Parts: sequence; structure tokens; C-alpha cells
Amino acid sequence: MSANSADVTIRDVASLAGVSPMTVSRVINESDRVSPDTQRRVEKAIAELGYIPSRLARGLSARRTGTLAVIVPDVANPFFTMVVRAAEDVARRSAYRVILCDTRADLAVERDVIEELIAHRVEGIAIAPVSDRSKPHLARLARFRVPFVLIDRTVAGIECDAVVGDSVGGAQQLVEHLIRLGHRRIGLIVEADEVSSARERRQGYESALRAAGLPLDPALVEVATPDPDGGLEAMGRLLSSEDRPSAVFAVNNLVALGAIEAVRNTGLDVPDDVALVCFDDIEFASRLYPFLTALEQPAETFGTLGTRLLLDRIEGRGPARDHVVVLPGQLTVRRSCGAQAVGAA
Amino acid sequence: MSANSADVTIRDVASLAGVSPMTVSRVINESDRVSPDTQRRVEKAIAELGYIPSRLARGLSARRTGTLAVIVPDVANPFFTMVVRAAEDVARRSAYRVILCDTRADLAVERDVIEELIAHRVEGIAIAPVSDRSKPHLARLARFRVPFVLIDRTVAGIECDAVVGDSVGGAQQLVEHLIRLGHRRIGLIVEADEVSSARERRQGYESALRAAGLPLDPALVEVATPDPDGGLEAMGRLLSSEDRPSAVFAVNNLVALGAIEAVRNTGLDVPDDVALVCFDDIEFASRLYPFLTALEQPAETFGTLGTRLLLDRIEGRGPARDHVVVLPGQLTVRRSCGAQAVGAA
DNA sequence: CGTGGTTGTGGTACCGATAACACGTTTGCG
DNA sequence: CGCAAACGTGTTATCGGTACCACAACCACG
Repeated sequence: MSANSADVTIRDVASLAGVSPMTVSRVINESDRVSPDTQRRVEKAIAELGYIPSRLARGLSARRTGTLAVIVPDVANPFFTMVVRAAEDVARRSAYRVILCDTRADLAVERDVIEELIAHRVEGIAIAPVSDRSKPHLARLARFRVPFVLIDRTVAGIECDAVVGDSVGGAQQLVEHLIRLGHRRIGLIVEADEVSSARERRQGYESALRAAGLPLDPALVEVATPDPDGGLEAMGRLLSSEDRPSAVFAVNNLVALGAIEAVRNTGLDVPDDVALVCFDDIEFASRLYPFLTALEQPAETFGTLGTRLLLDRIEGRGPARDHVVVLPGQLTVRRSCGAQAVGAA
Repeated sequence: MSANSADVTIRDVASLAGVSPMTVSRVINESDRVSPDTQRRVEKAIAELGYIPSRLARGLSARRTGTLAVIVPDVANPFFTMVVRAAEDVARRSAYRVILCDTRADLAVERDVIEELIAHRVEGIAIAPVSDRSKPHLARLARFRVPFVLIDRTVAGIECDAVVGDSVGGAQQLVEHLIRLGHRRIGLIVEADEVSSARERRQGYESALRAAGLPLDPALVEVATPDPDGGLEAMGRLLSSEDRPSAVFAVNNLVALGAIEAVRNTGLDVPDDVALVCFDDIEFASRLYPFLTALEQPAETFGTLGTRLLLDRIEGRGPARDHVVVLPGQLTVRRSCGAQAVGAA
């Protein structure tokens, strides 16, 4: 047994087995044009030396790296955590590895990360882009012929495969629910308009209000960063306005968390003083304390489906036209909206 | 502008700039032995062609891939999510990329994943191993001279750098706290003994009981998989025993979640009927509903410190001896233990 | 003005694998 | 029995970079 297996190459295996490197390569790649006897000898040599073929060399000559990448703006957001986990799983089942990139919603990081991934010659990327301003980054991918699939968000001016939620419809459902509960002044905490999902949720909010004959009051719309701190500040502003809303729709789960905190900090309570609904559940929190009325999205499905589409593209099985999947969400009514929770259990 | 930048090589850049590939390589690598004029010409050519050097080729000839890996048993566990995010961040700051692997606590997956990573010639691995039975996997890494750092768990028989929590001490604190509240029959839901952190938490539990002169009753100890379902089942068994515990220490946050569910399913309540404490907080849940009395661990620090140690090793800055960091946790008292939460805010 | 040292650049081999082709040996079938 | 197809294996070139050495041009110094 060698002291160090790190430098064993295909040639070492070949000479130990008494064959050429090419034959070893055939064994590794399970080509069938190898005699059973040779195959056995080679496999024995591989085992004896503890040989592990270099993916670098393989990738360089075969032009296949067997690596995908998943880019998300925030792995710590439970929605994206599940997306990442599902993507990793699907990838592994197809013998691909996954490089995870968290852009922290920073365009500069996203740009760099994409350069890196091209340099790494990843075979495809599933990306939840920062915003519409990610367009040049995606254009660069297209220029390098790196297949990619958008997850959760589309980007204006980019045509490609995508898996997104029904943000317009979901937002409508949430707001209609609030209206049904009797709310007339409904606030919105949303992230910047250049994020497609946020834009669409805002549209859903507006169309629900219009359908109910309610006025659109710009004072009721706050723009925030999509995290608890953003929600905290935005809700603070809404609460301090003269004619404060009786209900608020938060663009996602983390924003909702901050929003609730803001309400409580003011000595008020959810839902008694302010009702609250949002997109995306926080599974662990709901399990402990079913509180948030949320439009739950099937996060894992975003990841699995997105990765499948990506693999299809890579392996040329993709449809000729772009494939945009819209996944419906599900309204789960709990306490934060002030409705008696319908005891479904 | 070329129609496709995917196949631009260093030679294309060289001929456009009227220099040799070697000179282009020097520019890419910021070697200073290039005249300012040449440098400018080469950079212009690079920009014009949209050239991105191949990491495969670089890795192959320079024997540096600039890639690390992080292996965790479950990214969806908030503790590991934070570890991963922190690791990724530190890595990027040092110009390394990170491959994420989720073993789902499956030894076979762990084995495969490690083979893959060696094949990829990653330069180092931060790993939260499945259990003591991960030893052969780590031995393989050692044999291939791949530096690695253990995160959160040590492995019997493996000496290396590690960043772990003070499981014994933390468990003691939690159990002492329950004893102080008057509990005499304290249950434990723990994962298999072959996981070092679980083993140590059990030790802490036992020594706290012994110190208080309380008996160790095997009927009070349930082994479970470290997830909500495991907690649910284990707590179910504890509750149905004839002399059920008045308090339970759950080995981690997810187990606690399931345990609470089990209590509630029985028509009982936490903490009135059964008090509960656990390791690791669930930040998002606590933010919404400060309920779990937990021994909080600085998850991000596990990731940052672990990755720093790893980078030190890789770059040869590591100390000669193994560096084991033990991070203390912090007891945060909330409602689940039945104590009046000390209003610290 | 010769010698040694620096500076900028190029040539060649090689990293570790595979593609493409070539070649000797069976095997099959009329 | 002869020739073609199938089989098993090796040879060579190449993937896209970098290490290493060579070398010309220039500098300074005694």
C-alpha cells in the first residue's frame, strides 16, 4: 500500500495492470469494449493503488465537468434553503455535483460568482437572480452557452426556462382574504420593483384592491429589503403614519417576521391591532406555533423541477421553446390575519 | 464581437495581443514581470474577446483548484444552514469557491461524496461528519492528503483540526436549570451514541443528574433520529411510560420541535405538563414566538472559524499540532422550561 | 569595456485524462 | 478457405493552461 495515493495517475494503474492508459480509461468509463479478463486486472490495479481519476483532467479533455451551480440571494431564507437542498438531491441522482453560491442579494457578488462559474466550466446553473439588473450577468451566461434556469424570479428581457410561483394570483388571494375579513386599509411591504416576484405581488395586491373598489393609496406601500430588518423598519413607518392600515401584506416570510416585531415593539398586537399575511411559510416556526397566515409555495418543487429542466437542457432533451413553469401556492389561514383559524386538523 | 466566447483560449488572446500564451498567463496571474505596455495590450485583447481562463486547465497544471467543500448532514437544519453560509462567505473572501454537500446523515452518501470531492481535487473540506462511523471516510481524505476540519462533531480515532461546541457543559447547564426548577424526573431524547455531540450531551445530562443526587433511569432516555419526526416518536414513547418525566432535554432544536408536537398531540401542554429544553435555537421561530429554552450555539462562528482553520492548513500557515476549538454556548431561558422568562429586554 | 545581474519574453514539456484513428486478431459466413 | 466485419487494444494528438529554462537586451559597476 502506497504511503500517499494523491498522485496516482492513470498511467500508474496502466503499468501495474500491464495495459495502456487508454484501456484503463475505458474501464473507468464503463466502455464495454474491454475483455472481462483485462477489466478484472485493471480493476484490481485501481483498487490496489487507491486510484481516483482526476475530474480536472477528465473535464479538460472530455469537455464535461459534471458540475452544476445553484445561485440564490440568501440560503438562510427557508424558501431558498429548500430549493438548494432539492436541487442538490436531483443533481446527485444524475451524477452531478453542485456548487452553491449565495449572492446575499448583491449584484456585484452575483457578477463575480457567475464569472467564476464560467471559469469552472459548470455545465448549467439554476439561479434565483438578484433582480432585473441581473440581466447582463445572464446575458454573459448565454454568450458562453451555459444553460441556465431561473428560479422564483424572471428577468425582464431574458427568455429562458424558468420555474416561478403564481405571485399575482397568490397576492390576490391573500389580499382578497383580508378584504373578506373586513379590512379596508391594507398596507403592503414589498421589495424593490425590479424583482419580478415583488413586482407581481404588488400587481396582485393592486388588482385585488381595485376589484373590491378600494382606493390605491401610495402611503400604504412601503419598499423594504427582503429580510426581517427591512420588515421591521417598513412596518414601523406604516404604523407611524396618521391613518395607519388595519392589515398588512408582507412580500415574504422574513419581512413578515420583522413586521410582527415592529407591531409588538409599538405595544400593539397581531392580529388584534394589525392583521398580517405574507408569502412563503416558515415551516419550523409554524410547526412550533401555527401563527402566520401565508401563501405557501412548494419550495422543494422549485428546486427539483428547476434542476430537472436544467439537466434536460444540458443533455439536449430540452424542448425547443423555453419552458416556463408556474407553480401555484396554497393559502394557509392561521392566526395572524385575525380570522378564526379553520380547524383543518 | 464574437458570436460565442465559450471557446476562446489563452492562445487566441495571445495572438490577438501579439504575444506568447506565456505572457498572457503572466498577466492573468498578476505576475509583475510584464511591461506596462504589454500588459495593457493583453488586457485589451482579453476584454475584446471576453476571455475567461479555464479553471480546469489551471488546476491541472498548477495543481490548485481554488475549491473547498462543506459537508453537512442536513442543510435544512438552521444550525448547519448558518455554518454553510458563513463558510461560503469566508471562502469567497479568500478567493475560494465552495461545493456544498448534504449527506442527509447517510453514511453511503457521505462516502460517495468524499470520493467525488477527491476526484474534484478540492483543496480542503469542512465537514460535520455523520458519526464515528465516518472514520474510514476521513481516513481516506488523510491518505489523499486533503486537509479537513471537523465541524460540530469529532470522530473517535481521528486527530485533526476541529471546531466544536461545549456539549458536555451545555447539557449540564440545561439539565441543572431543570433541576433548579424542581424537576426530578428528567427525560432525554438523544441521537445515536456514535455521534460525538450526542454522546457528550448525554454525558452532561448524566453528570448533572449525578451531581444533584438523582438516579439515572434508562427508561428516561430515548434514542431518536435528529429531526422533528424522531422527536415526535421519542416523546410519544416517553409520555406513554407509566412514570413519565416532568421535563425533557431534547438533543437539538428539530428534535425539540417534534417533541412539542407529541406533547400537544396527547392533549398535554409545554411547559405546564412537560417542561422542555434543547440545544440550538431556531432563530426565525424565536423571533416570532420566543418559546424554546435553548442552549444557543454560535453557528456562524463554527463556519467562519472552521473555514479559517482550513485555509490556514491549506496555505501552510496552520499550527504544527491539531487545533481544536471549543465554542461555548449560551443558555437562553424562555417559556418552554416553565421558568418565568427573565425579562432581559 | 568586460562581466554579472536584472528584466521582459518566448519555447518546450507536461499536468492527467480522452477522442480519433490505427492495427493485429478473431470470428462469421458464403 | 477467404475475406470482411467485429473485437480488443495501443498510439498520437490534444484539451487549456503553467513550470522551467533559455535568451536577448539593457543596466551598473569596477
